[in-house]
Amino acid sequence: MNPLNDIFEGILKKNHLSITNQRKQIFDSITKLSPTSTSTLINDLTQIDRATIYRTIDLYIKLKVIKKIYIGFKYKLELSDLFSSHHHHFYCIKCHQIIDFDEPDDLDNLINNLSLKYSFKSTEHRLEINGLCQKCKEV
Amino acid sequence: MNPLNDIFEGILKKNHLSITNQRKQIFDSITKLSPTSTSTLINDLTQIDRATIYRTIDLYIKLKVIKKIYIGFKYKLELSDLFSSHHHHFYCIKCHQIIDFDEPDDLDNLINNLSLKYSFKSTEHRLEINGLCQKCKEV
DNA sequence: GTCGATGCAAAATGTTTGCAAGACC
DNA sequence: GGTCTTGCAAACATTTTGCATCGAC
Repeated sequence: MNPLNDIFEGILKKNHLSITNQRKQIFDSITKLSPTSTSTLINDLTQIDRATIYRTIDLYIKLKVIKKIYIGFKYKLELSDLFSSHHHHFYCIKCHQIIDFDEPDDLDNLINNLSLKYSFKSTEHRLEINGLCQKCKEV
Repeated sequence: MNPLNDIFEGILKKNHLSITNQRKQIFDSITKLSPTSTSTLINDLTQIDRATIYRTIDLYIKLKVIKKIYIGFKYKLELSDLFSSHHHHFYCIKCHQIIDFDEPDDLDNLINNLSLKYSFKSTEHRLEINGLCQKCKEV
């Protein structure tokens, strides 16, 4: 019924991994709270042992169900591009709000040019912008 | 004699902070190893207490002597733009090499366009690219 | 029933704090 | 000499591990 859940369970099945209650609950929490942190998950899912939460997060990162992003001065966890469109983050240094923005059209060109200039092959990139959001910049 | 040291000591003086041996050694280590990690500093500077290293790193970040960057899956510490030109990082996922690249000319425009579109004011940004370096992509 | 996943407990690692002693200006 | 800085020790937080038990398939 839920398309995100279908993708998620499909990934587990494809890798011959069990669909357990704990794994479902952790996935659901990340979906609801994304982006969130490990400690938030530990605090919210008190019925699940922390060791399980750490192990599951590692697993999800390996399976590319989620990814780590760097916002402000902390890591957060969010669903991978398999579940939502490729985007980046603006972080308001005053109110700590996070605004997602779509991949800019010209970023691809920019990275291609860099790849040529520096002879590397890009497989992944992150653009993180900090500053003041609309409300905070007016004050 | 050393221009980086002059800038560094100038910042401490301007803020009425002592220029201690520990602070000099920690600054020197970061300069040599940049980008480096807290644990590397703790292991290298065995004569300095870890508490001092943590406190000094916090201080340097507040003073904008250094900044935290996010490479691969870890934080690293490197000298701020006061000591070297504004740049970003390419990280080779195979050999773990880090290649610095200068701020691309068109990135500024790209961020200005985003600022208009999303009504935020950017004060800082990071572009991190992962992939394969010249050598590793050939294999 | 089998094998992988979880919980528990403990250890390892990383970070912060209070306070007395020491170093800088 | 006064004040800021450091070291030490302990506390606190975060993450990892081994192993016995439990649950998914």
